Formats: sequence, C-alpha cells, structure tokens
Amino acid sequence: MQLDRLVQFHKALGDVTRIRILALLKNGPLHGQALAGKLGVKPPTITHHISKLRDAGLIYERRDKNTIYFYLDEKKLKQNAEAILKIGVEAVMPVNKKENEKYSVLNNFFAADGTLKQIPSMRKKRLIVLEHIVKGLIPGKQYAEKEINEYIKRFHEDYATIRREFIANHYMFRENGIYELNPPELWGK
Amino acid sequence: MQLDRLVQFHKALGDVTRIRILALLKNGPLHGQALAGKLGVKPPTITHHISKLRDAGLIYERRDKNTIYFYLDEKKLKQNAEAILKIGVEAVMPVNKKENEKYSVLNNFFAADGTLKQIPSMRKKRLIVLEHIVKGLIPGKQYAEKEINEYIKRFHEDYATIRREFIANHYMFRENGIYELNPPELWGK
DNA sequence: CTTCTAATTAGATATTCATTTAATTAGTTA
DNA sequence: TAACTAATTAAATGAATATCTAATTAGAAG
Repeated sequence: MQLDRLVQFHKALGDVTRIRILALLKNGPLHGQALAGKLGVKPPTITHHISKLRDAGLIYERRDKNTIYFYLDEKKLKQNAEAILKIGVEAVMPVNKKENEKYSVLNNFFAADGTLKQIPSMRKKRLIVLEHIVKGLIPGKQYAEKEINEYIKRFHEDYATIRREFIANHYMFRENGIYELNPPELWGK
Repeated sequence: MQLDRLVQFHKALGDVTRIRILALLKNGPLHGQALAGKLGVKPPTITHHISKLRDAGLIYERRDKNTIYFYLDEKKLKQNAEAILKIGVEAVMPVNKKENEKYSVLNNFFAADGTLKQIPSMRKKRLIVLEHIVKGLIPGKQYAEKEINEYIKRFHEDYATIRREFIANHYMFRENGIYELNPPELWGK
C-alpha cells in the first residue's frame, strides 16, 4: 500500500541521527566509520540507521575494498518528501470497492457532525445509511418506541420514516410495541 | 534548533493514524468524534494524535459550541515537507562558533577514512588536530613509546613529530619512557 | 442547578526502537 | 593460509510511544 511507504519514509526521517546522516551524505558519500566518527556513535548504530534509510529507499552503496560508501539518493528523497502533499483520502481510507462505495455514500449523506443531511431515495444508498445508523444500537437490548425515536432524532428529524425503514428492511423487529435489533445477516433483506 | 523541528515534523508523520488524519483533514475540517468514527479508534487516541500534529504546527482548531473542529495548515505542511530538501550540514553539525571552527578544521585536515592528510602548521589548528587524535587514547593508561607510535601511525606516518607535539603541548607526559595522558585542562597549554 | 456532550487527562499495557557491547561475517592483503 | 579491517548480527537494556478504559473538565442547554 502507498500509505505504508509514506509512513516508512517519515519514520526514517523522524530521528536526529538519521537526519544528520542524511545531511552529511548530501555533501558526498561517506563510509560507516567516518559517519560514526563525525556523529559520535558506534558503528553498529550506523548500521542500524543506514538499514532504515536503505529500507526507505533513500540511500544506496558502493563497495571499495573493505569499505562501503553510502550515497544519498536525492531524487528519491525529493519524491518522498513531496508525496505527502499529494496524498488523497482514497489512499488512506478503506480499499475494497464495496467498502469504498459505502464510505463515499456515508460521506455524501452525513455531515461532519454526524447528522444525516438527507434520506437517500435510492434503496441501495438508503440501506447503507440505515445500517450506519442502526450500528449505534445495542444488540439484544429492548427499546421502547420513544427511545428509538429519540435515538434517531440525533441523526435526522424525520424519525418516523427512518423507524419504519428499520422494520421494513429487517434491521429491527417490533413485538408489542417493543423494538429490538435483528441479527446482521437479516439486515437489508 | 532547526534540526529538532525537522525531526518533530517527520515523527509526527511517521504514523499511519496521523497520516490518515491528515489526509482526511485535507478535504476540510472535522471534529474529534468524526475522526474517531472514520478511523475506527477511540476519542482519546484522537486527542493523542491531534496533540502531536498540533505540536508540529500542522493543525489549528476552531470551537463551535461543544465541538472543536480541526483544520489542516497546508502551508506549514508544505514548508516542513520541503525543509528536508534544503537542509545543510551546518544545521546538523556542532553549532557554537568554537565547535564549528573545530569541525571545519577537522574536516579539512582529516580524510573521510579518518587519517590525517597533513599536519597543520598554524598552531591553533594543529592543537585541534592533536586533541582529536589524543582522544582515542585511554585516560590513566600507561603506554610504551612503541604503542604510542603504532597508535599515531593509524592517523599519519610521521608519528615522531606528532608524538613530540603531544608532549610539547601537554596532552601527555613521559616518565621513564612511559607515556600517559594529562588531564584535559592541561591540553594545549 | 442539573444534565448532556465533546474533549481531555490519568493511568495501564504492550510494542517499537535507539543504543551499546560482544561475537561473527566478508573481503583484503601479506 | 593467517592476520587484519570494515561491516553486520545478536542480545540486552532503557526510553519512547500507540492504544485503551475510566475518570475528569469545560461548555451548552434544559
């Protein structure tokens, strides 16, 4: 996933020692011992940090005798640094098509404060919205009609319509004026 | 220090949840509960992440009734994201004038592999170089002349000159052919 | 004044991670 | 082959940190 690469990149730069390594390598390649000396840390520490930077694709290396020179890949650095500016919600929110559709419907019909802006007229979208609302109710709990109305009003003023939809689409059932959730496999049927 | 700000910024983006928050806020402000819902985490988790993003200067907020809306500061985001591309060694290596001078002298006279390219003729610079070399010796330990020579040779072939400079500038003292470090307060006197 | 709601703080837990020393590997040179 | 050097790996330790539940605060509305 695109997202993980971004996180990895920023994690790689989220450390003083690594930023210093990076700044040093900007002036040209250096080998491990030189880095360790300049930064006042031990060689294994350099190995550790180098491997993180390498994993993030920011450096490459060339061997000369026993000495390995580390090079900064400035192009990759630039690419990654700018990636965060271009990222969009798609890259970051549920991936599969179904979930994605669900997400965009919810995004369209619910305001940022969680209230329902409008009841969808397309049945498919309406079901998505109903499911979202019904998820705030407790399975197995018995609700008086008044309770249900109050609950629904937190989302939308037309509680009567939504309450009827709950029943008609089998999200809930009613017995003697008491409402209760159906098991999820019946929802929307 | 400039460096710490950079680290803080990248640390702030080095986490999946925070990158997601950021991507969501790109489409406009959201409040805590909305973020928690969309991301599937609990409100305290949002508070936690928001405060990191806020500390990094990436978001600001506006209150409406009980609800606090978080806004992405896209300008700051851009500035910080690009800062890593512009950073130089100065920002990342010893800061105060004295240390800085030290650093550039060492950089000029030592090769990347740690060897001394040339013994400085200016006394001030020579002292910096001597101090650097002498720091590899163990305080309190007694060295035979041969050991000292061997040690110095790792830096420069003219070990005799450097060994004499050690004594003349009080980095070490000699007693019955045995060498030992002086305490640092005597160095260079 | 009481109740409600959104946000935050406190405290706990489990995980990640930077650093070190000691041991090992890989490659060079004699 | 043996001796050396630079780098890496292994293992240990201590600090930072992502998340949660439970308790608390701050503001709004009845």
